[in-house]
Amino acid sequence: MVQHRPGGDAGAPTMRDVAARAQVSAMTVSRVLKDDSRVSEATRERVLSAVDALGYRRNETARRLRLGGSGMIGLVVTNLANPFYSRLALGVQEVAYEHGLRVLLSNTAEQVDRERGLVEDLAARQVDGMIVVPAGGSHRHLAPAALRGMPIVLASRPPAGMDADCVLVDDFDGAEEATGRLIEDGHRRIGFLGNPPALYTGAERFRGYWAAHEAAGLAPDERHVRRGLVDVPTAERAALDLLRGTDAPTALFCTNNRLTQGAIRAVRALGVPVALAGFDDFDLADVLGLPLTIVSYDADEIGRRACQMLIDRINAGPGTPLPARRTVVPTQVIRYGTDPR
Amino acid sequence: MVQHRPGGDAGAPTMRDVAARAQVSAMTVSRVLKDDSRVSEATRERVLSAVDALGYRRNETARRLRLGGSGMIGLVVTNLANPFYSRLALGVQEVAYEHGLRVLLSNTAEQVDRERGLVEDLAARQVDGMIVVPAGGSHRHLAPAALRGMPIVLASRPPAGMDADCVLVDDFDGAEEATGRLIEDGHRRIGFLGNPPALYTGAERFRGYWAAHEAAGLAPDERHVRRGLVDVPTAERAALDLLRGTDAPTALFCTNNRLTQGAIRAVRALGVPVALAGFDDFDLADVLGLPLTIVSYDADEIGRRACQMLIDRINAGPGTPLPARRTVVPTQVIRYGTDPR
DNA sequence: CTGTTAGCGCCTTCAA
DNA sequence: TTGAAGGCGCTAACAG
Repeated sequence: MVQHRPGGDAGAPTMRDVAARAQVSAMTVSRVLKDDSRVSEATRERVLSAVDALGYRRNETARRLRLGGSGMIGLVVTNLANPFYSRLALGVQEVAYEHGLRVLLSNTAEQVDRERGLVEDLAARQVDGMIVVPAGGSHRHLAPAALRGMPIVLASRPPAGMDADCVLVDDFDGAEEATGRLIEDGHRRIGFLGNPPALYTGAERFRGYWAAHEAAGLAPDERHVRRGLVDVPTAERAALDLLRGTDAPTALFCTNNRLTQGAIRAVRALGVPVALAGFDDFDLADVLGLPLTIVSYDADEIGRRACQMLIDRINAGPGTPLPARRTVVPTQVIRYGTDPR
Repeated sequence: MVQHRPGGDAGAPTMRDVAARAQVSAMTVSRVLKDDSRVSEATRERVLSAVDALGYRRNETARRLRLGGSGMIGLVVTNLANPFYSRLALGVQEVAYEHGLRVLLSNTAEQVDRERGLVEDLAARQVDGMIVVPAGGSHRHLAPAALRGMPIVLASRPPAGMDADCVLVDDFDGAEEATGRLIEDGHRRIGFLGNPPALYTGAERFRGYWAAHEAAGLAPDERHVRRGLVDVPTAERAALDLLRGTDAPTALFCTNNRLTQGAIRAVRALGVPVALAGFDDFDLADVLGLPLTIVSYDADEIGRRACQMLIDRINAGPGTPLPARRTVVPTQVIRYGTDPR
């Protein structure tokens, strides 16, 4: 814990100090700082030079206490080390900054109780609203009731057991299209490396994978499906396992960047000509020299839309219960190394 | 701008409400919430159940106004889209969270005036301190005087024209060692792809590159030095240019991940056996099948150290002007694909 | 155009 | 163990 009382601004001048020096009331100083027009040019200048002389800086904490709110929004992500979420955070930043809002950022490391605590703390800090990438299955602590109507937008995963604004990726479509491409290429045994099905993205992407097969009059071989994978090593092992088995798949579909990486390692290790498809574009995908079908989407855009949606909700005011809105960011399929060297 | 007054907590219960319901004074509620021992068990329980019944949540803004400070630290980075800075941010988060501090994150996009404004705003918001990756050459607006003694730690780039705590990477050593390895491998024409020399990292890494040559009794060929590169395309062009020239280098040293990427593209495009070395490890570096010498370091650790340093400074209090400290995070050289398939 | 009053919600100080 | 008073720094509402 921080022990001493923070003293960076100890003894900092207040509005009264400025007022005294400029020989006006604190109210006048307040007006000048707010660009209130009803101040004579003469006093305005006197005030500003007093501000300058004292190095005065308005105390936002006090101001916000008086006005309500905080001029901040909360952003809670599950894993900032994942480029996906840092890009999302950047998108949120951008829009927030344009609107004069600051971003209070927290990382949950996928721990629901930590998320609960952070959200609670954000509310206590009077954030004007928050954007959350929900960690667990239950989102009850994010419900409007729990937050007393504080505006909230969920990103990347939809609300479960509650109603709220959210911004999603077109998980189903992306998975279906990418899998479809593999089928068009003639693949008939396409393995599936998936994250936990309890996660929305996991379930949707699996649905897409399945639907692509059905649309082609095919059925995936359940033995080629591995779900619940969480990182590169587990994905690599699963991929090795699939590729070494009998009737090994000729292609693999992976539901996220870490799983794709694991699959790449496996394919490289075995030196077999297996086609890979997966979510999330990554640097140097094109120079790997592997046949790679990537489902790409704009992570910044998710952040930007979430933030805009949040601001709309904030501006609507508490009296206007807009129905919950949902927006879906499209995916785009990119093909690399179809002409492998 | 946000138009309506934030109303998430409009009409939220206050301490007085809780007090009334529990039939005690607001002071007693405050004591209970603070775990003050001098409250009888009976009243404590009555208060807590009133808190529960009303869904009361202490208003941190008001609390902080009274106490001073904010329980927040500011973090200002240049580019959150760069994994380096998002990892740094994650490290800061971790330590801050352990100490009950929240992180107010901003992105400057390398714009000094934006940095100035953000820092000013953080100060106005009474942050307990801030960690800044300074964007430009001049850091005068970050000087203790400008911030009235607010604790500040610079990360990744040292203070210029002022004195302040900072956490750096061992840029010189890393560059020297990696370049040295190339020389040991027998390379005598090693090209240099560098970021702007005005940046500290750019200058230091160039020094290291040069020093490695001198240590081996060699001198780099100035014609093989390209500096001021800022992104993948510029680096790629520079690399192509060097590799197509007469007496083309047999190896290239790159000062950061983007430049290394550009070099990789160039090498792949030309299909020439050029060894590459560069700062910043990246995913799949090992499966590229290229001879790659990487200077790696723990970006999270920079964030953790910076945050710890900041907290120390905060705890020291304004009365204790510790001398500015500087800590250097070590680098580690990793070799990939020295046995290319 | 400018000032006075009052209070945002909380906590420190002092008194009971 | 509890409460009353006062004020952190600022600004809305109302004078003048």
